[in-house]
Amino acid sequence: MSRRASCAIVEDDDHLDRVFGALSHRIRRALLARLGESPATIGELAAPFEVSLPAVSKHLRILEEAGLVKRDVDGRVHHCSLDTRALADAEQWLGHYRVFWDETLEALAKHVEQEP
Amino acid sequence: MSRRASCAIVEDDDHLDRVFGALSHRIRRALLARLGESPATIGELAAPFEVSLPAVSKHLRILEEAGLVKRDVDGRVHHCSLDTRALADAEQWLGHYRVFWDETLEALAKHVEQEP
DNA sequence: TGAATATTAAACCTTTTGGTTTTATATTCT
DNA sequence: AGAATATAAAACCAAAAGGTTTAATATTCA
Repeated sequence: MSRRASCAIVEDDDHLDRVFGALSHRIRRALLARLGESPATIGELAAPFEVSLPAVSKHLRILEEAGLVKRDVDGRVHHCSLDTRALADAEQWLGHYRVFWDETLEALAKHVEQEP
Repeated sequence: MSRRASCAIVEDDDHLDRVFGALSHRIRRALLARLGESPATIGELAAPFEVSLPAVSKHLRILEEAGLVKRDVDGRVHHCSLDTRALADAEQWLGHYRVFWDETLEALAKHVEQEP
């Protein structure tokens, strides 16, 4: 079995450190956005950016180690695709706080309701 | 008006860099979790951690600059509380990807359904 | 006024991050 | 076999992160 429990209930500080850390760089978020469209190779992913290909390669490694990207090596070409499970982990962590902004919105709605 | 548009529709790379960066450290996530219970002072927030108070003070500054924490200075005491708007921004960004894991779950459900 | 308190600021150190360029390693094509 | 291609690895560098300890700044209390 993998390092993590099958369902993302366990709190894994290291994992969340990596996931949020991976999301904290705009190039890596842009890479995820690109992979949201379709899988792509490292070269294809690197092309639109102004940084060097090795730089993009490193970003992809970070995304991979955070569990956000899967890599499928086919000969000399590496095909990357989005792995949403880690994204779901981050979303779940944030979800614990959703009650707060829901409350805020409810309070706001209530306040508006009571306006004459 | 503030630096950001009133509704968190605008994509603000700097802001998301800061928010996800702030969330990428376990101590800062723990501070947010603590503030989810109730507002608290810097000293109260620092007490449970093994790092020094100045270290916690710096973490709180980072959370504040990411818009995740509000600070209310009252004499020599700084009262901190959760500001969920930035959390909602992060959640919204992740939300763009929710379709992916929803699709994954649907595909899985469909697959299970078709099992004999 | 003077001591205690809450917090920040400053100076410093080590490790990590994010980039570069150059080199190496496979793999594919001719 | 040999050239071209896709990617990683290595070596290097500057800046940022994260921590420490010691000082400074307000504020409160006796």
